[in-house]
Amino acid sequence: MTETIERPKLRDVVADRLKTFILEGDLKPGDRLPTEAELATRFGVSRPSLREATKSLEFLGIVEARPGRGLTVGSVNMDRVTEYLGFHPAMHDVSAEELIDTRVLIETGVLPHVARRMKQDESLYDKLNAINAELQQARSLARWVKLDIAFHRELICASGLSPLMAFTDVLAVFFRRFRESVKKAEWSGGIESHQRVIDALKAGRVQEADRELRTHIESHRERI
Amino acid sequence: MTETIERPKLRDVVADRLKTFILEGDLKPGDRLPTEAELATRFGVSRPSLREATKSLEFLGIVEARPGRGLTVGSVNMDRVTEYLGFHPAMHDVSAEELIDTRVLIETGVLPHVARRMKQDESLYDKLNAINAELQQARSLARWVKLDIAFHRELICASGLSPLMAFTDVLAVFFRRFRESVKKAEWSGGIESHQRVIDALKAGRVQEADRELRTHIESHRERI
DNA sequence: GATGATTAGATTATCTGACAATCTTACTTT
DNA sequence: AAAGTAAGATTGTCAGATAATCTAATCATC
Repeated sequence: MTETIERPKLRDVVADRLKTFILEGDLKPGDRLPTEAELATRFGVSRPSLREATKSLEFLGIVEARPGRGLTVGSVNMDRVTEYLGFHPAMHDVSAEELIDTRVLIETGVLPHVARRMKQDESLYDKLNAINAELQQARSLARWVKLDIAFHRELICASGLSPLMAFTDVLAVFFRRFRESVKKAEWSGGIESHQRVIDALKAGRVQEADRELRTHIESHRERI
Repeated sequence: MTETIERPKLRDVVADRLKTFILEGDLKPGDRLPTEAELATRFGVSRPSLREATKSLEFLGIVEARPGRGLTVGSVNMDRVTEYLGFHPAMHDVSAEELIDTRVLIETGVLPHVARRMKQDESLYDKLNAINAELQQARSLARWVKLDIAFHRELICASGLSPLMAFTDVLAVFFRRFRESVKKAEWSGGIESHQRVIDALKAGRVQEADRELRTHIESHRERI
């Protein structure tokens, strides 16, 4: 039995040491770190190896690097992680049913928040309205799909719940194939549906918007 | 106003192209990728630059690399993400309000699905019950946090909407700090709350479960 | 003396090239 | 035919060099 001992990758060791370095120094976002060269000699590795470690951390926003300035402790934003969420084990082989149900859940769940914020900010309605107006003039399927995604994205955005934004983008990738199966005749129905949703929201009739949006999204169910 | 145009980092572009390469090729975990050298020439960058991109992705588990074998597709390693995002002081960037609202939205939105599936599958209730029973015997805060996360995760899982699972895992990382501020005296209240939720679900009283879960999650709001 | 422009230094970004470590595969030998 | 072996392929790591960019000090001008 040849125990294939997983030789610890150099950059993983470096990443871990850098983590403890930040922890033990009690460093806060914005604090400066030693330069790449100094860290490399301190950890006893070459600069490329050190860079592979720092770049991994930078990918998550844990550290930031700017030329001429050096390395600093960064601010984490979850966008980076959620952007690559499509590679989560749970995302493999997602059925169409699940996708539709998930979208209904999120988009209808967002409606009360949107309605509440709309009362204080007129521009939210205007934005959605503008997209829908453009949608009416769409001639190609590609443009229609693009604008339709933009509309629903803006709807989530209007809720102010930023974590959902990134997630929706992931979902959109998987959902695209359904949109592309939409026939031209069905466009107008979708646009009218959009309009009823945002008008109901503006008037504060959340339940009505909920019903309308639900049937709108679920109309995809027939096409599979 | 000095327009600091963020010049897109080369490795970020490469990472993104690699992501779309995997997505468009519909590659599954375990599938082989081209070699580093080939990818480098294909993307028009040097090998070190390409490596900084692949190593960033490898850090998340999205790709795996082994000498002599090459690059293969992986899936997101949540433990790794938790380990490095969980410690970071900059987690406070995502507002607590948004996190709580998002969790309420998703977990309450899931309840009708859970109730429906529970009717056809008793084991869903049993699983949740088992976790809650363990929760009662938790002695350390660390164990309590772990089990509490497991409970809410299982709740989402019971809905059968796997896309939400992926998202919840990420959210859990950011929510951890709230759980860790829970006092021991409050454990029991949480456990009873869990129990009322799943009992209501089993009985098909979705609205009651909704109310209960909503106040349960929103109880975190006071602690900030 | 204060202010603005310029320049020098520091630091990361990227590349070229090389060698070591390790796994896969095909070949050779029994 | 099976097992051991060697060659090839691929990632891991390193050294060194140049470009791009930011910071800070210096200098000229008013």
